[in-house]
Amino acid sequence: MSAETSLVRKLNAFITLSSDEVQCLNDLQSQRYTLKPETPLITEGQATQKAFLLADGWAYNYKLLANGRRQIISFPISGDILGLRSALLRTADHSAATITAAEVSEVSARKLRKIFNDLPRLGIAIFWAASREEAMIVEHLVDVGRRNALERIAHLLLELGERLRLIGRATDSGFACPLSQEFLADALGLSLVHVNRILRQLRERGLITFKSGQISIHDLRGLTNVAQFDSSYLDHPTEPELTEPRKRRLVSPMAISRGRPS
Amino acid sequence: MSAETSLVRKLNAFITLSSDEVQCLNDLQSQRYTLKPETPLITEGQATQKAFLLADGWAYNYKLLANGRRQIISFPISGDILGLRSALLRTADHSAATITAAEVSEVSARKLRKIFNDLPRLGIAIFWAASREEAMIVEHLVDVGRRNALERIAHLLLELGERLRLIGRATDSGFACPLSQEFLADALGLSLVHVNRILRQLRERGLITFKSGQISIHDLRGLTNVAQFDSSYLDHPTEPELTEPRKRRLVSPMAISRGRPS
DNA sequence: CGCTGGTTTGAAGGTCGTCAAGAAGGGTGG
DNA sequence: CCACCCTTCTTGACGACCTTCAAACCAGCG
Repeated sequence: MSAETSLVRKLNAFITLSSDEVQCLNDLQSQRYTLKPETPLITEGQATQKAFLLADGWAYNYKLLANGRRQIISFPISGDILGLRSALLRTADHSAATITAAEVSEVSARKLRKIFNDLPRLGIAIFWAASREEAMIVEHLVDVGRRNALERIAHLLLELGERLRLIGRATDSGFACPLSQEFLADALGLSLVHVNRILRQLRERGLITFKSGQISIHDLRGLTNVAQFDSSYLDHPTEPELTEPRKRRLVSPMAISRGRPS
Repeated sequence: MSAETSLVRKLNAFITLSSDEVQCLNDLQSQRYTLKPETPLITEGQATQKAFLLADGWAYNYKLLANGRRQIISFPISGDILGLRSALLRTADHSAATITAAEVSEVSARKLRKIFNDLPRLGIAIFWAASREEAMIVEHLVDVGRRNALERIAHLLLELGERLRLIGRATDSGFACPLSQEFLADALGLSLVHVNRILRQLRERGLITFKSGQISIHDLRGLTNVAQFDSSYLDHPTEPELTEPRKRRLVSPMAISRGRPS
């Protein structure tokens, strides 16, 4: 699983890249370096003006509040672009750091502009990747705003699984996951303690187990059901179904209860 | 307050547009039409492949869950672009509709691609606008994930005020706000009833009153304090301060309590 | 072998949701 | 002009989900 393949393959899912464009992406990743776990990449408020291509490893985007609370925005993995949003803003709107050891290369805002200028098709592909990331953040917002803890955790794990599956690092039966329960908590707007309790519940229901960095999925169907997971927001090519538009219930029947969907 | 000025002025805050580029933006908005309140613009799952320029009025982006719950993603206002993200994805990842009567013009994905091709600088400016919108969604995620109801509502109102101020529709003492309490609830991940209670609390504290579509801000300083509002994520040009990076408290002192910060 | 970071579990309490019902506004028609 | 209806707002009571506090447990490691 070479690094360029990850990014190139991802963008190829949007448009077939020309050899020039592939060349450009490879050039961008020619100067890679390896980072230790928990290495800061971006700091909120600073004017770094650059993005990172994550060739290997896990990272996280986050924001800190004045009172010390933390909200994790997303978990970039191999093949993802990191800090694209902040590169264009005057000052970074969020922070980022590695989780595991990671292999990255830098892309300055200047170089980004050059790509948009010289290879507009590639520019659009990058825009697509950014839109896809935004769609993930939006789904994350739905998670935190309108799903209970059980649904939230199930949903996050399914999304991670789906994304990892695309780069060959997950199967339907599980994947390696370096996240501590505190990471999950800060991503999902929950407390560490509650995450732990819900993980137990998922285990007791025979859906998954999460032990020593390994997520094992025992009942994918059941898990998908709990989370009401629908991966179409990830915009993967192999999704033929156009679903019916949902309808909003105006009066609120008991079924809408936030309680566990039995 | 003509419509083109809104969008042109906004993008001009990023780079000074050439006459060609301004011309292009004006062309995009030459075919406008007026929509009634609550008119659907985008439907999740459909392959509309187009975006809308909102020349006047309020709209909202949202997602519905299978059980009828609704999460509002953002509130586009005059000068904002709507559905840019979905235009590039194969199928729309969210829905959108007007709130008030609104004046809009359409931009097909094809036309978008053409802009990126012919006027790359304008393409980057649009990318910047999309990044700015994403930054707002990220802050929204922080709201819902790590702020209590009081902070959440205060923060949303301050953001709306700041954005409206930029287009001359708000002052430090208030603005016209067409949102019902149900809209606020669905945006903030709260129940209608709780929003009502918190609004009362904000009133009783002498911070704001919200009556007949008008937000009156009585104590901007106090409100900003409650919300810990820092507008730099909006990337407005007039923000000189580079703040110190925040630090995370590793042990959790009482001060971190989610309760009201007294 | 003690230390450290992560996990697990219990008990108590608070924020927020649900249910229910009444009040307040705005528009329409008699 | 007033009765009527609708939507939106408002308030109370009760309970549930989730947080906080506290402490024990476990694994890896110097």
